[in-house]
Amino acid sequence: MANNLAELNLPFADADYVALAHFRRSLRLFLSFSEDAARTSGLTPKQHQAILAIRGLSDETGLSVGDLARHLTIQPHSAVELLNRLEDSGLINRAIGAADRRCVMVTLTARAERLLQKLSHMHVVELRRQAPELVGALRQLLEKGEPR
Amino acid sequence: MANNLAELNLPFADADYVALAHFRRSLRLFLSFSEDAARTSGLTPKQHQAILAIRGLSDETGLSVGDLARHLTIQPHSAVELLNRLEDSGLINRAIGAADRRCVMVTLTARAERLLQKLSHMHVVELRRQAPELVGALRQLLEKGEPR
DNA sequence: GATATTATATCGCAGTACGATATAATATGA
DNA sequence: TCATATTATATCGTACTGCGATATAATATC
Repeated sequence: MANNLAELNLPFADADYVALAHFRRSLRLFLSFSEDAARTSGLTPKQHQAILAIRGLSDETGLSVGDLARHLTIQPHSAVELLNRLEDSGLINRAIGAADRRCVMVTLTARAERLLQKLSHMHVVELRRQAPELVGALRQLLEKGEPR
Repeated sequence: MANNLAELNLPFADADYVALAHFRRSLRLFLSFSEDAARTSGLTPKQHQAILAIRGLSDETGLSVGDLARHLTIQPHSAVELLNRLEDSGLINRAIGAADRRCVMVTLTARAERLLQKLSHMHVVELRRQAPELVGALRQLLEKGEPR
């Protein structure tokens, strides 16, 4: 009854682990670049991702804490803690929701907007550079054992 | 003299932030899957990445602490701490290097090998599912403002 | 054989995210 | 209407991560 997935394609060969490690390294190199870029701007990596999400997903009233949590795939109370640190650093503002007063709507400060603009440009430039390697590593990994 | 990159393509339009946020969400969804899979196997996400690297990069003597750190793009002393927790959990063994006794060579225990095999299979299956979305989001982001 | 370099390790710290729990606002049902 | 359930945000304690600063041991260099 239990579908033992482990026996369909296994065991992995050495080359499969190499391909998987290589793909994860490509991902890691992009994420490392991103983390360094954020830190150089005085942000932690997660603060950068939160600011990007707020900028990309807000409507005119801002973004709710819960919507941010869902976008970042973290628990609501983890988003609260991230926002506490962002507020302490003067990067976001909170406001009680006009329609539903349970909701807290978050908006970016001008300083956050400036930092995000610079970081976003750097990321697009770097992604243009790294994308071929990343997509290549992914193809390499998936082309073996393609389902018929 | 300083090449002011910030003024070549800026300011970003709303749509550019949306595209960047969408690409990061695709990445995040894969990483979330990976983190959950690791935790369900009783590993932390970084422990899983370390084990994959050891499996993928070792020669017959194992992998040195420094090589692991370089692969994961973390500092050597951060790799040491990660390996301490892995050793405490019975997932790796350390041995003094035969050629250079400064080096500590790391190998996987049988239990780590079993966990990695299961996780690796799950990851290939999931990547096959998520790859189109991920590559699509990346193309969407990069196709605007392509350098002539 | 003194000194520099390389490799690993330890300590204190901050950020992250979790589980458990709490509080406030809104929705639902008798 | 009013008790109860649900939703949204927040707080507390804990573990993992990775950094800077620093230490120790082994090897290389002069």
